[in-house]
Amino acid sequence: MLKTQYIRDNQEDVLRSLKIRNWNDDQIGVIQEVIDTDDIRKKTQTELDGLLSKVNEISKEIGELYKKGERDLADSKKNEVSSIKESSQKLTDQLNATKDKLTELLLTIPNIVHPTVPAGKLESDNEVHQECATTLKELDSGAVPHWDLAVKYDILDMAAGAKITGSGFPVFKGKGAKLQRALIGFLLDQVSEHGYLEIIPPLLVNEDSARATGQLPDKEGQMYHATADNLYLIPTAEVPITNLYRDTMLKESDFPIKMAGHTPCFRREAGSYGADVKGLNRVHQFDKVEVVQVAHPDKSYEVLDEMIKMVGSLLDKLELPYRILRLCGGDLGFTSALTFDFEVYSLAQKKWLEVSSVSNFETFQTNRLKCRFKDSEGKTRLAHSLNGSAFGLARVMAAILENNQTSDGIHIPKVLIPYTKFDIIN
RNA sequence: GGUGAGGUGGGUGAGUGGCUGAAACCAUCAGUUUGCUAAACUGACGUACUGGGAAACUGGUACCGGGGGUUCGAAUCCCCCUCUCACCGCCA
Repeated sequence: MLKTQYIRDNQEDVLRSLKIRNWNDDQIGVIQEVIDTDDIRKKTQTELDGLLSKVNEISKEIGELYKKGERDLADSKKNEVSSIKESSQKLTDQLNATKDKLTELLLTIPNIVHPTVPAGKLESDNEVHQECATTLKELDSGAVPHWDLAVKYDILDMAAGAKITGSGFPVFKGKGAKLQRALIGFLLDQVSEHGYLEIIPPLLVNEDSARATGQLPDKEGQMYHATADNLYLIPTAEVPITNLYRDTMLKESDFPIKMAGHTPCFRREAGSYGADVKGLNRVHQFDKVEVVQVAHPDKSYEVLDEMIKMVGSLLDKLELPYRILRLCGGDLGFTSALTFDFEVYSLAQKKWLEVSSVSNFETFQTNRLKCRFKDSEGKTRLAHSLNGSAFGLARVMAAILENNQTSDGIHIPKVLIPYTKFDIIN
């Protein structure tokens, strides 16, 4: 959530930003509405504070008068206060209503976009930030997509998952399950080496947490909701891990804060249909290793670069061909200022699969989180938050299975063999 | 699920209606002094909103888990919720 003061001070940036996000003039009107509402809020608050100040003052006098025994005078003062209270009550109600309205408006406003975010509406408008560095090899003529490999080698059973739960809940079996576990182990070891603190967080979060990282109210319908206890199944480890820093006051020396965790992720994916949802391409439950950083605001873009480098190096180690996209305004998430997507090329499906998204949220999350620090001058400032996936494992699995298939079987990438303890699925 | 005890500033913790935005201690920062690593002393030290001021600064309001109530006045009294801890029960 943006601060009202920020919007007031940086109106032009905000408007430009919303245009990059393809808001029309009508929608952009919300900015003026915010400012008008805030004007009312300020005016009301000032007025109310004046009344309350008077009440406090008179109350003190009454105390003194009672001590001196001047009861009559005290009682008349009481009446005076009572009449002030009537009008102050009205103002309080008015102020609260105005504040609520302001918050409601602010919640509809997405993050400011970074100056380098390209204009555009569709995925196809995303800018290629880094082309695929490896030449794509050719698969044998009998190569098939992973959903066929799944059946051939009996490593993944989508139908069984559909029976137990519903479509989009994969069941991994045998070497498929082991490969998944190997990936988790490998990735956690790798990010630990890069200095990330390993975390195993809860898989359900409360409303406050979902709100603080921006899933609520923006993505209400996309999360599984356990209504009996009003808890949400996490759509990403970003939610519980970033929330570790909700309501915190940090010191400058605490930075950089680097955390990583593996969790299953649950997404309703309401409204997704078509070829994209086949096999592991889009599922309701998948495993992911997520990295999160809470950074000094002056350093957050360096941190973003560092995260991109790390994610790229991991894909190199897994021998997967990938490219990096800079998301355009239309594809950029509500809470993000700048996002880079990593896409791995599936040789069998002949398409790019998104396996990682690395973003800088600047202060958008930390404002809601109230994650602040004291800078060297002793001033309180909001920290920046960033995160990236390394990786969404469903699609990485798909790509590994598909790209490494030969007539002998599926070869396991070298780095994973110590984890799988086998080198081929056949 | 039941019973009991609690949630106070960065931390520990005092505080049962006005003198408390909040003692004391610790931590942190600045300074003084003795001076190798260290100690002693002095001072500063919450957050948010808001008025005035170019600024330094200064006035006001709110906040002692959250919400509501009683009262001229509430951290302090009452109600509801929530979280933590302990014990019991139930269960993986």
